[in-house]
Amino acid sequence: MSDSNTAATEENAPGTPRTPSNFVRDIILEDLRTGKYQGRVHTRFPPEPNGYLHIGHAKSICLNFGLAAEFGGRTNLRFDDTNPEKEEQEYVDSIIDNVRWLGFEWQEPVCYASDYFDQLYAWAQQLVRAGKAFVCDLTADEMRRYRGTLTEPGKESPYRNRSVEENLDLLGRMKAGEFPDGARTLRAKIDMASPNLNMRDPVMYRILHAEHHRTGNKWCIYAMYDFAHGQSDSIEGITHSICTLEFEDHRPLYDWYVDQLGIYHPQQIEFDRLNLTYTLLSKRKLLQLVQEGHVRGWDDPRMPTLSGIRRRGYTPEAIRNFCGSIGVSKTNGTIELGLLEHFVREDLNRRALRAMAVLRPLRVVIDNYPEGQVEELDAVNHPEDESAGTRKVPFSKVLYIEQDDFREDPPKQYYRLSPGKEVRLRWGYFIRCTSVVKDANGGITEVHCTYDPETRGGNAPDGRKVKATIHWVSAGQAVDAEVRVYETLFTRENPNEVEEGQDFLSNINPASLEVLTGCKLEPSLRGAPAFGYYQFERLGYFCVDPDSAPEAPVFNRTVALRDSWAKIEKRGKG
RNA sequence: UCCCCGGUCGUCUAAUGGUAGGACAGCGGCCUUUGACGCCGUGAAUCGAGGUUCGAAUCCUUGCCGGGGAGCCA
Repeated sequence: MSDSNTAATEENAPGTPRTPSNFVRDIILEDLRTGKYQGRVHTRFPPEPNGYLHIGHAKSICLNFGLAAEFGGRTNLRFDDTNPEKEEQEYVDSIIDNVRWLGFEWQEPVCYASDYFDQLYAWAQQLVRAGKAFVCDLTADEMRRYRGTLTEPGKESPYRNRSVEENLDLLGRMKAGEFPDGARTLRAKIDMASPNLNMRDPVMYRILHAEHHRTGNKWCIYAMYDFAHGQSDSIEGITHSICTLEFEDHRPLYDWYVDQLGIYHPQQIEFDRLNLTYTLLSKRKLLQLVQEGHVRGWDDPRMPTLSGIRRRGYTPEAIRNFCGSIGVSKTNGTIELGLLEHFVREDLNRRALRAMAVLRPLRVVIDNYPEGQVEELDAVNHPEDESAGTRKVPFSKVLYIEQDDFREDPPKQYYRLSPGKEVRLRWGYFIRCTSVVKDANGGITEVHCTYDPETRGGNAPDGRKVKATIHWVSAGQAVDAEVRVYETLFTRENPNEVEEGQDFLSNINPASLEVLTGCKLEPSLRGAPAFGYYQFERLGYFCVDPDSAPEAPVFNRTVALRDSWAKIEKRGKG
């Protein structure tokens, strides 16, 4: 609907952020143009409270809330709580929390399919009276056999032609709790020969003597998803009911129920679910990882749950930017994890204050620096944001540097510290390595250097250059910390691709969590708040884990910085 | 075998009968008190075969490939 070529050109200009269109948005645009819903746009995000939300849900949340917001519409948060056996209040709470954290506001109040149980029941009676539904006594097993197969039509249930009176009576008694679980069902009377299995007299209600997290023991029959979802949309005046591709085959049934009931008819639109490399986005499998202890919980920073990636240090903005960039279509694709990491780096680069931390310390003694002297040097907090100011970092005779930043026998192109070579200590002095101290096994325990007092702050008055600037922490003032370094939870791009006889658990990455203790932080990091994020210079983005104690900080590595040296080195090794 | 939905650079996506474009990833370079960031450059695609058309990624036919579907789950 862009009004000119100019607009299109501007939108496509490199570097200009834009919300690309997509086919769902196009449908809404068209409906707005034709006045199909009198200009209304009302979407909904309908999770089942049977697990924690994950990054895949974030895509749906951003789509639903984003589209409504763009057109001045509303979005409901509705729990699809029609199966009390799997649903819990804990999940409701976490979902509400996660959606809010992501930065979206729903139309109050929070909705629940269970709010509509009475209405749904009345509608069921209406279909019975219309001769469109019947009580069936077939067992689950029998029903499966009667259903037919993908290639052969099914057979009609022997109970299909009960009278309206008998059906009404039986339905009432089902509701009254007269029958055990599974004894009977209420079924829609559609077409046992339909090529769409969902239309072969689908179950509307099943008997389930289970306590519901909201309605308690009021009900012992529960509507199936298909008999609840479309009507819930209808009740709420939803215009565009956006769901994932696997519900495509259910759309005819969705339409059938609202049409037979003669109620307001929203339109269901299906899009492709998010898949991410090295990541599992199946609630069932995520639950298994938690229950079997393969991870430390739903919010383990290795989990793709919103709670997990939040704890990992991802920001809502990064996730929203990612969701906005991946597009919406109907192709089954898999996004590379690297794209998500790109967006978190982009956001964190902009906002994270810089600090120095040494993860794998190597002691450095500066032989010509006065014993016992400590000076305070100025360090810039953010190289691209002057308003972030500066801080003081202590400097003294004994420091720690990263083990990776010293090589006794430096390979080609290695710029960092090695015997006889000079480097700059970030915001400090130039130092030159004079000797190496080793233990009995030949392991390097300490490096001795001299410093050039003229280079305070990092510049040489004589104009000489160094190839590298490395980070460091003064030993006497360092804060000890635990740092948790994460790799992907799975070793394969597709964790579901397994050897014969194995399951996805065989693809778990044994190195997905590395706990580093005795890491050395610059003192300004003392007392950093939980979830606070920083860039540890030259290493990556890190955030404070809630496991932290006042004198025992714990950091999570959110994502490493891009590392072109690692690439060069890897290439060299072939 | 039956029904539904898909197939555009390595990956995701745009082009809605009229120049196949962008992002990420890759590669090369510049810059640099982060081997970061940034900047510049570069390679890289319409599943196949027919047809309609002045013109096809787009429309038609057909084949191939991929995904989903036989819960009293959602």
